[in-house]
Amino acid sequence: MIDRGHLQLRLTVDLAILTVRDSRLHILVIERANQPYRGQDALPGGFLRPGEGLRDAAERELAEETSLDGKVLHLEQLATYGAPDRDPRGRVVSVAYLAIAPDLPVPAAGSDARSARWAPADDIRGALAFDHSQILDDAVERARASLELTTLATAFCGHEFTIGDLRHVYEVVWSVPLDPRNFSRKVANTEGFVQPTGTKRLPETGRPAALYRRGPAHTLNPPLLRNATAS
Amino acid sequence: MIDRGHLQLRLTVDLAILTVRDSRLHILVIERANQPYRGQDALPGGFLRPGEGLRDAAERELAEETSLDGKVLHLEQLATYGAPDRDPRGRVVSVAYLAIAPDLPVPAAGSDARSARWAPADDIRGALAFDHSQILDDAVERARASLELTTLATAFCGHEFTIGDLRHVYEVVWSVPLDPRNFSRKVANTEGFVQPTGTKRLPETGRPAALYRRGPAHTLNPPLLRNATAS
DNA sequence: ACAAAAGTGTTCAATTTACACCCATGG
DNA sequence: CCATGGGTGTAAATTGAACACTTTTGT
Repeated sequence: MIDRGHLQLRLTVDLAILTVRDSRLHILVIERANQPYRGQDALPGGFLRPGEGLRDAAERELAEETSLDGKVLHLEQLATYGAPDRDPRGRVVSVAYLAIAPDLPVPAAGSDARSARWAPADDIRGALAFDHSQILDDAVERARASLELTTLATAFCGHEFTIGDLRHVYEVVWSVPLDPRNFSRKVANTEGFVQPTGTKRLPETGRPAALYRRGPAHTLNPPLLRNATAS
Repeated sequence: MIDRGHLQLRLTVDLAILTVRDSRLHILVIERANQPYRGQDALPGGFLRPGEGLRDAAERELAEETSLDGKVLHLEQLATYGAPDRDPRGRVVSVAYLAIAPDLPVPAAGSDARSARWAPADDIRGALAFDHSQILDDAVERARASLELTTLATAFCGHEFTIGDLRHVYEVVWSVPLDPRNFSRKVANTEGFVQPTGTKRLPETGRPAALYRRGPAHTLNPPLLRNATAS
């Protein structure tokens, strides 16, 4: 029963790891060390192993190919890509995961990683190996949409952040300016979005801002909608 | 390079086909003719073939296992399920697709289909083979969420439908009553949601309702939100 | 005339937006 | 005391919810 001649294939798990750096949305890319697409940038990823679940594989790649396993605050399945000719090595289907990391003081070139680096998402669009540019586009769109309906934005911040930090994430990912005053209130009035820590952070200049942690809520009720006049 | 000993596996494409019948959300299930889970209900699906894309496979299954290939008005990838032990026959990863069909006058037991039938989603929850109950839950939640943000609801209606038909889809999928008068206006004021055909349909009793076709828009702007008091 | 479903107008409340204004800190 | 970012108050505009009422058909 097990070998009825159906198509056997290999499966990779690829990671679209997003962060906000220098007021731009960045994605983690690695330079490919082997053929195909040698020397070109690609998303980190690797083959699924026996006995391993999909999410397990994503977490393993996060640890192996980047040094981000402890830092990533969000990991969700994005989509699966299976065009017959997407990989010149043969039939390879890829399950892509979307990961969100806070802005890291040190670029993420990690232990094992050949040469991991953060690339601005806008700059690298269309320049990735395989169909990874498509995955990047889908990841960015998913992140944009999720900011409206979920507390995903907190994953872009560290464990502690100010309302200004959180607003900055929205502004960068959506590429729109937001009113700081109205944004504060909206966040504060959304049950479970953030929790005050009681501490404050001093900016280089200006009044200290209260620090918050992510709250227990996952979905935003009411949602925080992008300006409807666009689109 | 092609046989470096990575895990080889088989991939199925499974379909969660939803429709609204008798004021309840239904899903198409088939009774399994073979082991494992012989005699139990499962989602239609099958193995990916060489040279075939994922969506191609979904469309093929739609034609082979159901007789719905021309009737389904929406098909999108849902998620991928790959727990190591999800299929007793060996390592099988499943890419699930969500399909939406209008209410069909004839139950969809089709040509090839062993015994396809519509089952109320609520009744069949938890009773499906493999991890298909999980897929069903995810499909229903995706459909519910998509009604808010996209024109998905039109796919539940035929090519021509009344505003009342459309409202009925929302009411059944969300399990909430909606005000017919406010709903009409909201739909009419949402650019590209529906287009009037100029014709009318006579109900058994009452004033004839104008017929509409789905409009060009895919995303709803502004969104049509479920009552926020729930959740 | 009546029942039933479609659709319009109107009112009141809730939310969003814009922006004046005050607060707390470093230089 | 000034610059800078954090945060509150408030009035106007917009949107949403509720519902009285009119329209159009079959019986």
